[in-house]
Amino acid sequence: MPKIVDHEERRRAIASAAVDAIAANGLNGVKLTDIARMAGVTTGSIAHYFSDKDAVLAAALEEVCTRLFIQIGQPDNAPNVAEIATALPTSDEKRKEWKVWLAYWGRAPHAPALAQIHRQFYAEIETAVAEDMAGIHPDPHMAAAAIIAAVDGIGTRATLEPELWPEDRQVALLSQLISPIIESFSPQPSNS
Amino acid sequence: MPKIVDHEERRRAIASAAVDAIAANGLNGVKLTDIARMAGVTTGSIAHYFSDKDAVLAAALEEVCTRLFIQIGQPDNAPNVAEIATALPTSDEKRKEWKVWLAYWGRAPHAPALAQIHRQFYAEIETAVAEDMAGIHPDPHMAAAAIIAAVDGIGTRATLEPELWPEDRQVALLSQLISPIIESFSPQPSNS
Amino acid sequence: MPKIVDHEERRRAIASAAVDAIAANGLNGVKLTDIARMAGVTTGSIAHYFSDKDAVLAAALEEVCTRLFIQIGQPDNAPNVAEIATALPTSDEKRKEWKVWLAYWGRAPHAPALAQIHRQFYAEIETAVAEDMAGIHPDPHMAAAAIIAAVDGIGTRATLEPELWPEDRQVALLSQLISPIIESFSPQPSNS
Amino acid sequence: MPKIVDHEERRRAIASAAVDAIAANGLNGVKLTDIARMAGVTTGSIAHYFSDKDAVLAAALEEVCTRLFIQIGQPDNAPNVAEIATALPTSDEKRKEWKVWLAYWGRAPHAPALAQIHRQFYAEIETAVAEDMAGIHPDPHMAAAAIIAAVDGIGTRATLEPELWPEDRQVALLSQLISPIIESFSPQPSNS
DNA sequence: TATGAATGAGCATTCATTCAT
DNA sequence: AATGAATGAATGCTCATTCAT
Repeated sequence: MPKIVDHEERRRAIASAAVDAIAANGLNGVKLTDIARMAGVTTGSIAHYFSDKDAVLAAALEEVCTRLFIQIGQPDNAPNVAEIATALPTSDEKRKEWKVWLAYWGRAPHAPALAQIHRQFYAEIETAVAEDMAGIHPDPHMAAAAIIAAVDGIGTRATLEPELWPEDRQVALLSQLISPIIESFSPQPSNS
Repeated sequence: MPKIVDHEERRRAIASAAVDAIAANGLNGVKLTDIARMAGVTTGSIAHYFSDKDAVLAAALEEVCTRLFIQIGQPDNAPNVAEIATALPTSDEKRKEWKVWLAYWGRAPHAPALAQIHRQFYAEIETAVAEDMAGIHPDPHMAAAAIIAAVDGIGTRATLEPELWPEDRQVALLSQLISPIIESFSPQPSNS
Repeated sequence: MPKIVDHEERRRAIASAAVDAIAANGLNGVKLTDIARMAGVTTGSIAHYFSDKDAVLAAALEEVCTRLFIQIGQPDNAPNVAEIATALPTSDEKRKEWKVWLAYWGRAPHAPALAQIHRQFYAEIETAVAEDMAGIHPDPHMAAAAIIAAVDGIGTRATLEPELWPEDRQVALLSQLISPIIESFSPQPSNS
Repeated sequence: MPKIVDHEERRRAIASAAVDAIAANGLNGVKLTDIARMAGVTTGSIAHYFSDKDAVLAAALEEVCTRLFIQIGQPDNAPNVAEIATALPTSDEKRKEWKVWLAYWGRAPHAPALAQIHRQFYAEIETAVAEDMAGIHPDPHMAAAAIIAAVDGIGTRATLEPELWPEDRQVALLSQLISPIIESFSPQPSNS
C-alpha cells in the first residue's frame, strides 16, 4: 500500500526549505541536495513533486510572494506609515525573505516563469494598496506604485546594509517618502 | 620586446564585456567563455588579468558603479526631477546596466567582496547627493537617502516590467516621490 | 529502495584500479578518467567514494601498502633469504606494485597525507621484522632496518632496470647483503 | 649585435634552477614558470635552450647525476664506510638532491629518456665502485651493486623520514650492511 | 512513494607552448 | 636573444537528473 501523502503540503514544505536554502547560500549557490536536506527528504523525492530544479525555485518564489502578501496585502481603510513599515526588513526573518526577494530580481529578467510570478504579485499588491488609497489620493494606482517603490527602495538598501539601517531609520525614511502621499487629501474632506 | 599592453585598459575591456554578458544571460548564467568571446580574447587570456572568475565579476560590478556614478554623481547646485530621472532605466542601454545592478543585489549578501563594492558606491553617491541638498533640505543625508531609495524602487520595477514603465511613467512616479523633498524649502522664500 | 552497495568494497575496487592506472601511466600521468575507466565506473561515481583525486591516490598507496604487508609482514620464527626475497620485484605483478611504490617516494616529501601513510607502513613492517629477529640479532630493530633497506635498494634497482635484474640476480644480491645479518647468531649454537 | 651568451652555461644554470624547483615542489608540481623565475629568466627564454619541458627535466636529472657522481665516483684504493657515507642524505643540501633523485625514480619507468640517463649513471657508478673493489672482493661488480643498493635503501628511508634518521644512524646502518663486504678479504692478507 | 547510487555534460582553471615585438 | 602576452587543449570537479531497487 502506498504511503499516503498530501502532495500540496509536501510541495509547500519543499518550497519553504528552498526559501531557507536560498537565503542561506544565495540563489545561484543553492543546490538541490541542500534543499533536500533542509526539507528532510532526498533529491529523488523532490523529483516526485517538481519537474526540475527551476520548478522548485519558482515554487520558492511563490512562497515568498505569499508570505509578503499576507503581511502587506490586507485591506484596510487607511494606510499609515506604521502598517506599511511592517513590510520592511526589520527582523532577521524578514531580512531572510528580502534576500530571497532580491535574488529573484536578478534572475527574473532571464527566467520568464519567474518574471511572470513576479509581475502577477506586483499587480495584486498594487491593486490591494490602490483600493486602500481610493478616496485618499486622486490617482490611487499611482499612489500605490509610489508606496511600493518606496518600500522596495528602502528594503533593498536595508537588506544590503543591515547594520546601517536599523528599524527606526528605515521607518523614518519611509515616512519621509510616503507621508506626503498618504496624507495628501485626508485633511481636506474634514476641511469642508 | 613583447607586445606592449595597457593592463588597466585590458581589465576595463574585459570588465565591460562581462557587463554585457551578465546583462545578456544573467549573473548566474554567465560563463567565462562567454565573457572571453565578447571581449574578443580567450579564457586563458583573462587569467593574465584576473585571478579567477569572481574577480572578473567584481570588476564588472565596479564598472557598472563607475558608469552610474558618472551619470548621477555630478555635483549640481539644485537637484531636479529631470536630472535625477537620467539615472532611471529609460533606455535599452540603461536597462542593461540596471539588470546587472539587480543581479548583484542578489549576490552581494553572500559575496563579501561584492558587498564591499556596493557599500562604498552607496556611500559615495549618497554623499554626492547630500552635498547638492545642503541648503535645500534640513537633513541633507536623509533627503539623499530618500532620493536614492526612490530611484532604486522605481528602477527595480521598471527593469522587471519594462513594457509597463515607459519613461514618462517612471518620471511621473519619481516626481511624485521626490518633489516634496527637493522642493521642501525652495517655495518658502518666495512665499513670504 | 536504492541499490545496496558496499562502500568499503567500492573504495577498494577504485583504489585497485588506481594502482593499475598508476603502474601503467605513472603517478603524474594518471587521470581520474583513466582510473574511472579501469574501475568500470565514471568520474562522477568516484566522487561518491572519495572527496577528490588526492584521496583516491592516497587510497591507492594504502592498497599497495596492504598488499606488500600481507606478503612480507607475516610473523615467522626465522627469517631467511628465500622468504624475504618474495618482497622483491621478481614478477610482472610485483614490478607493477614496485612502480607504484617508487612513484609515491617522489611525491611523499610534498604530500603530508602520503608521507603519513608511508611512515606508518614502515613502522609496522619494521616492527614485524624486528620481532622475527629477536633472539637472532643483538639489535633486532637495527637488523630489521638493514633488511628493509636492502630490499628497498635492490627493489629500486630491479624495478628501474628489470632486464638487468632477473630473479636469481636479485636474490644473490639480497643474500650477499642480509646473510651476515640473519645468520649472525645462528651458527654459534651449532658451534658448540 | 646579439648578446653573447654561453649556451652551455645557460643550460646548466637553468638545469640547476630546475633541480631547486623540483626539490621544492616535487617533480609533478614543477611549473616551467617556477623554473624560469628561480633561474632569473622568462619561460620564453628557456625555449631558446631546451626544446620543451621534458628536456629541461632531463637536464635537471643529469645535473643531479653529475653532482652525485662527483661525490661518490672518485677512484680510491680502498672503499670505507666513512667515504661511502658521504653519498647519504645527511645534510639539507644532500637531502634536496635525494628528493629530486627519488622523484625521478617514480617517473623513469614511463619516460624512456629519463630511464636512459638513469641506467647510464648506474652503469658508470657501478663500474667506478667495482674498480675500487678489485682485489678486495672476489666479485667486484656484485660487491659494487651491493654497496649501491645499500646506499639507495638507506638514502630512501632517510629522505622520507629525515627526523628519524640523523647522520649517525644512517652511518651505523650503512656500516652494518657493507662492512661484511668491504672487509671480506682485507683481513685475510694479514692472515697469511 | 522513496531512495541514493550512478551518470555525464558543463565549467573554471591550469600551464606548456608559440610568437610578435 | 629575450620578453611576456596570448593561446587553447587538457582535466578535475560539480551537480541536476535518472533509474533500479
